[in-house]
Amino acid sequence: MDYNHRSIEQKWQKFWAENQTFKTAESTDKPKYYVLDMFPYPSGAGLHVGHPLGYIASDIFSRYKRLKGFNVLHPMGYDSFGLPAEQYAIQTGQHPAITTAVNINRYREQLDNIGFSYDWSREVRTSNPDYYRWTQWIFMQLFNSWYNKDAGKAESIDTLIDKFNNSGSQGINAESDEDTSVFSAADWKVFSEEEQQRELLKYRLAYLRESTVNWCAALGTVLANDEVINGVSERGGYPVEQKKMMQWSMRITAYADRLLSGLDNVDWPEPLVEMQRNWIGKSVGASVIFPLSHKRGIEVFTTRVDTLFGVSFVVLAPEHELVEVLTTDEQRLAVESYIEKTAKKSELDRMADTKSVSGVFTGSYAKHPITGDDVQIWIADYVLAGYGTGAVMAVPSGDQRDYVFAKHFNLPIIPISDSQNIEEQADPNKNGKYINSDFINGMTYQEAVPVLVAKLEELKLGKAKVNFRMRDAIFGRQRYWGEPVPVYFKNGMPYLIKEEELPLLLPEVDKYLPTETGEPPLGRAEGWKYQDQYEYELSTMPGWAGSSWYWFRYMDSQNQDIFVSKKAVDYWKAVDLYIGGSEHATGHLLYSRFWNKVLKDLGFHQEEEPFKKLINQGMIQGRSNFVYRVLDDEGKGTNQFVSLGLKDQYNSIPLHVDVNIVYNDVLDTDKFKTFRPDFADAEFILENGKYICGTEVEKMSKSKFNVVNPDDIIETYGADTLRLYEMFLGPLEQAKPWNTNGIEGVHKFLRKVWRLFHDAQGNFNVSDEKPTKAEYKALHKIIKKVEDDIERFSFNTSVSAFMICVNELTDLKCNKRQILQDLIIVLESYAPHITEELWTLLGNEAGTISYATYPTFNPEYLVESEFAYPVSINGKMKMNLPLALDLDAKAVEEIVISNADVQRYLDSKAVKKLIFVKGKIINIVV
RNA sequence: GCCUAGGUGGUGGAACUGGUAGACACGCAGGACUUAAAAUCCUGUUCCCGUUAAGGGAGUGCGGGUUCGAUUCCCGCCCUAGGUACCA
Repeated sequence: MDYNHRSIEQKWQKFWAENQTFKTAESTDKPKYYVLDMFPYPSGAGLHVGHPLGYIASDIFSRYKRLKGFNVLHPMGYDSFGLPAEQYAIQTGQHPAITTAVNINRYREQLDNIGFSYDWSREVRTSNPDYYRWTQWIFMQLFNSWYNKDAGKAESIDTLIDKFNNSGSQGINAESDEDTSVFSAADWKVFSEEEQQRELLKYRLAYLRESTVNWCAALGTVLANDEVINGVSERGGYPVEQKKMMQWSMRITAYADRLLSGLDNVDWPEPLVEMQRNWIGKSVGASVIFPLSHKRGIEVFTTRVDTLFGVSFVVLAPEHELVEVLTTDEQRLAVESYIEKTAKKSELDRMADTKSVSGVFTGSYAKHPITGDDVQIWIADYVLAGYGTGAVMAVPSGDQRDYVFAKHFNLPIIPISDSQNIEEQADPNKNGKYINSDFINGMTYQEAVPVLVAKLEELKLGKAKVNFRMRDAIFGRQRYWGEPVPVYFKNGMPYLIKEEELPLLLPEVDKYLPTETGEPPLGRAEGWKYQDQYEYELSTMPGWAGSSWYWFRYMDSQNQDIFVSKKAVDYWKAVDLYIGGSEHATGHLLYSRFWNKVLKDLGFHQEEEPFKKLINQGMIQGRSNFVYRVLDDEGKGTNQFVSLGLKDQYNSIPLHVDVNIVYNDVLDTDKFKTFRPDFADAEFILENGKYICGTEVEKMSKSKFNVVNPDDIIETYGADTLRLYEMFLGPLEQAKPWNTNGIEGVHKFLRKVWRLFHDAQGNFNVSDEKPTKAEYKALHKIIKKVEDDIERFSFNTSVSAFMICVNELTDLKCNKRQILQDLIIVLESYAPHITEELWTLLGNEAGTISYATYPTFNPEYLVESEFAYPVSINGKMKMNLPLALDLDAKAVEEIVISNADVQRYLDSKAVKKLIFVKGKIINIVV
């Protein structure tokens, strides 16, 4: 019988499902290993061949770990709340839950076709009430917590209330809003309920506050910073404006330091770690106050407090709160027109236009904090309201932007270091000794900073300060298809509903659009009131809510009492290996770490970081094919198409052609005629009898006719071939175009594996004879190679090694059971269907190969390894025979192997000759 | 501008701590089997010189350096991809 992938794959997929082969239980006699994929949003388009890349890699790793004796948790689910289903609902009126269910079924079908070893009994769907009740429950924990800086962790809000009751606001060291009140314990006790709640809200980790948000009118919702790219929405590319609104936010800034330091303890790709570091944006510096004659001074943040004596002016952002009071009557007209002008500039323009210098003098002066000299106060839009204090001290000699500004407006440029060269541009170097700098003259950078900070602290005009770029995360979305926030309002203050009232179900609405009065879609739900009288929160949670804790739910997905039991989380702890795309670097991966830390602080688990090791699979791009339509004299398309190599001899235009009717860039001309009606009578100008298509790498999309559906590949070549080929395509982490050319080679390999077990007539034929040395050598090479490759996630090289191994065994005509059985165990993780089939043909019990024992590598079978221990030559040099050895070239001529042991060893192996390459022994011929 | 990764045949890519560069696969060329095709198998395939051959030379983006020896390490430059940006 020939290798028939269709029947084999269907048979085993059915078997695995019926027998729950991959159902995972907690086990005490095996070590645990948790392999997680980033779960997909089930879109209507289904999977293309790019999507499963990471899933295949994680499945290989999971299966390998099982063979290595680990109890592996490898689950899958769906991130099923989201915008596309809602927009589809707006257009068609169909409930998003229905669309979502249809899409999920389609995804499941496609995933099953690939033969993954997921434990589907643990599946989660974020839009399922059984799931989102716990998302809501976690929101409650955040609402009921505050960050105690003294303890360095989040605590229950009750501990804060106790402190207020005992000693008022005194001695509270918390992450909070900036406008917290100062009060005594007695004050607190006489506060009204509403006043108390208002105050507590300023401390909660999930809080409601008026804040400037990214408002996207086209989507009718606010967006988080990471959902806004270059001033337009990430989804849809609609314009985004800044707007003040009451909004739910998450106090992620409380965790800025821990989010930063935690990055040192995870095994993540360096670019991703860098992205998170940049996003958090820690700057160590000082805050300095420039006093004003009779008001509170201007506070600025600087990372170069040492340049304080080089300050020649102060610049405020146009939105700065002091602009109004600082503008003198003479300057008022100029200032107002400048502010108006910058307000008109969109975020995009402001970013694009970084060349031109603009600004305006307020007419007012501040005092230099140390010298007391007058310092001009300017307004300019190069200072951002949203970063630091929205004001900067300008040091033209040390900062290029300040330099350009000073030159443009003819402001003084004061050199402050004897090593500065400021003829052409600012010079920020820290190497010299200070000049023009009062009491730090002659000091170095290291000496000056502490002296200055101490002086500023003494004057109460500054202190060392750490500033973060990261802002709190906006949490509310004015959308329908998301988790309802489990909150109702009484006297304008938010209160949680009771835990036993969870889940707060998403109410039915007649339409999925905002209401006429501009309320979110939930405002349409009729009679939707808490206890029939209190207004519920009408916004829903953002897309990232459900995905910020889902790895916990897989550990204990059926638990009705808690989001994850102590027992389950103590066993599974954290994700050992997480595979997914790098597009989640500053969204999902940051929020997940944040929630993980909060839940740890509140005592629900022990792990500071949720994802120990992380791999970004590279994106698979599309590879488009083109035909070239010949144009007539008037430039109109004819029915003639010219092959790639001859196109320069004609006037032609390229047209996308469906990649599924092109093989190795040769067009199937018959299929082309049915591709589009107007191609029915197409004529071809061929080269060497073939029509060759052009190619280009582009994003995979329907409009470019370059989408390849995994189902089609599986139908033609099988899931095992698809799995091997996706790995064979190149390094996992590298972006690469999909190209079906070459898949034949991988398929051919599987047929060769099949033939090792069968004779020329196709009958199963395996021998129980003892294998030869050469056969053992071929086997043990692959045992070692695959083990090494998988441990370092180099799956592509394993596939090549398998091919070499099978070619060797074929040449040796090896059909020995002892060899072949171990071979298919090694191959199981890559090609589970064919190996399962061969495993049972060998007489083993069905379903057990996945839990077989990975064969032990024995170096004795590798000739090389017989030499693989260090020896010395001439009594001093170490070498690993027969590999290279380190020795002085001049000595090579007179090489004597003086070490008697080595000489004896070489003699005993009947060494015929030592191969020298340019003075080095690089190999030994036995 | 800054950060990160990378640059190897016609193509995808190997070469794990410096040690015979181009494994493996695709493609291409030639051949075997076949009435023919498919399938399968064999041979060749970095480039240049050399009639085949023997043989020689060059070669891992470019220019230098360290080394007996560099795709690998160091310095300078060019290019590509991803990220980020008046962040004070």
